[in-house]
Amino acid sequence: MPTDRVDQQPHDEASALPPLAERISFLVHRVGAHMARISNPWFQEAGVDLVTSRMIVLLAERGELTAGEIVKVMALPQSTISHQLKRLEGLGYLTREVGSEDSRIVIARLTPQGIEVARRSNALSREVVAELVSAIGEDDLPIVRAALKRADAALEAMYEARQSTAGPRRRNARPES
Amino acid sequence: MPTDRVDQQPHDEASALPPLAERISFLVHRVGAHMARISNPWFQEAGVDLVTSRMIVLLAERGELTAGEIVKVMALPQSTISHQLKRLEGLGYLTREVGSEDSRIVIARLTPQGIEVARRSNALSREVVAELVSAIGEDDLPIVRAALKRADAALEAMYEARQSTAGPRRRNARPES
DNA sequence: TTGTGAAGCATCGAAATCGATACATTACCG
DNA sequence: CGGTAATGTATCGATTTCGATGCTTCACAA
Repeated sequence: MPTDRVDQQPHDEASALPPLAERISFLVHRVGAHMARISNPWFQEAGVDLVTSRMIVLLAERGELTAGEIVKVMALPQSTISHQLKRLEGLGYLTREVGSEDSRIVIARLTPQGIEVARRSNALSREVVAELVSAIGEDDLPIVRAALKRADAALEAMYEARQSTAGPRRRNARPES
Repeated sequence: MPTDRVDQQPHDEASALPPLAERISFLVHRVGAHMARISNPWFQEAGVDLVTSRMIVLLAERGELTAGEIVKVMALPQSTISHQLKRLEGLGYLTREVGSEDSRIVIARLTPQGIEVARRSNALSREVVAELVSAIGEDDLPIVRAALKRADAALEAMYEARQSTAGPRRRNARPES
């Protein structure tokens, strides 16, 4: 007999919670974990992984991007993106140039080697996306894509709402005198 | 003018690849990243994060699980799960017991404190899932859930297929004499 | 113009993650 | 029975990630 169930119908709370394996949140986790497991060995020789390959593909599409713009698109911590940009520069896949108008910003741009990595990344992405599309099916694909976009926007808003509330201490404030 | 496009219609390859932000794979990444950003500060005081909270919720549902079973469900590297189980035991959230029939296996079971963490994890999960459900909409929800399950299964199969091919060197083989 | 705060990125230290491999136990097969 | 492979976890070393904080540059008001 299992120890205790913590997921059963709440007495008078807002909504029931399905078991973990049925939750959209957990399914997203599983799909993401599979993508990482499939991609990382593939990219290993190039010195990139799933996250950095996405940064490179992004740069290949957009031409040039500031570090902050990459942070927004990737939705990862700024320090993580900063580290990876430096690393990818060291690998020769991109250049970092200080902005001429505003010298605080850093503009990233792919090198020819970086463009080649983007090509190879998209080759694997094609395989993965093909699996996803065939599993989801042509009929449901637009529904799922649109639903994920709405979910993305909703969680982004939820994140930003939590940033403002409950921790509004300013970033660079000295101890209040 | 952007440097070069690497994602345009391939000449005679299998399928076109939408821009990064339109790919199911990338949307899954974004949703997962948002969940991590929202959850991790919330759990900080309890010493858990999004991944470990899922392990705990899983144990709360199933009662007891071997390390290997947790690895299968979480789809993360075995070494990662092993580390986290040891850490969670140190935090007093679960116990690890060596199997009596087969003394290779380790059986994890939540302590009362672990059950309490599961409860609090599900409280946050309820909020996140509520956002997701309202963003996806009641109508599309079953479609999306089923589609993600099929995607999960397809990528799991893709991963396992790549494990067998192209690297079938046995794990514990001594240099072949 | 001169502060004063904000914006943008880099860096720091602690911790988590990963792949590879070691270790211990069980299964199988002659 | 013995030995070889397979199974299940733990551990190792290198790298990555994260949150917090530092540093530089810009915006803007008095």
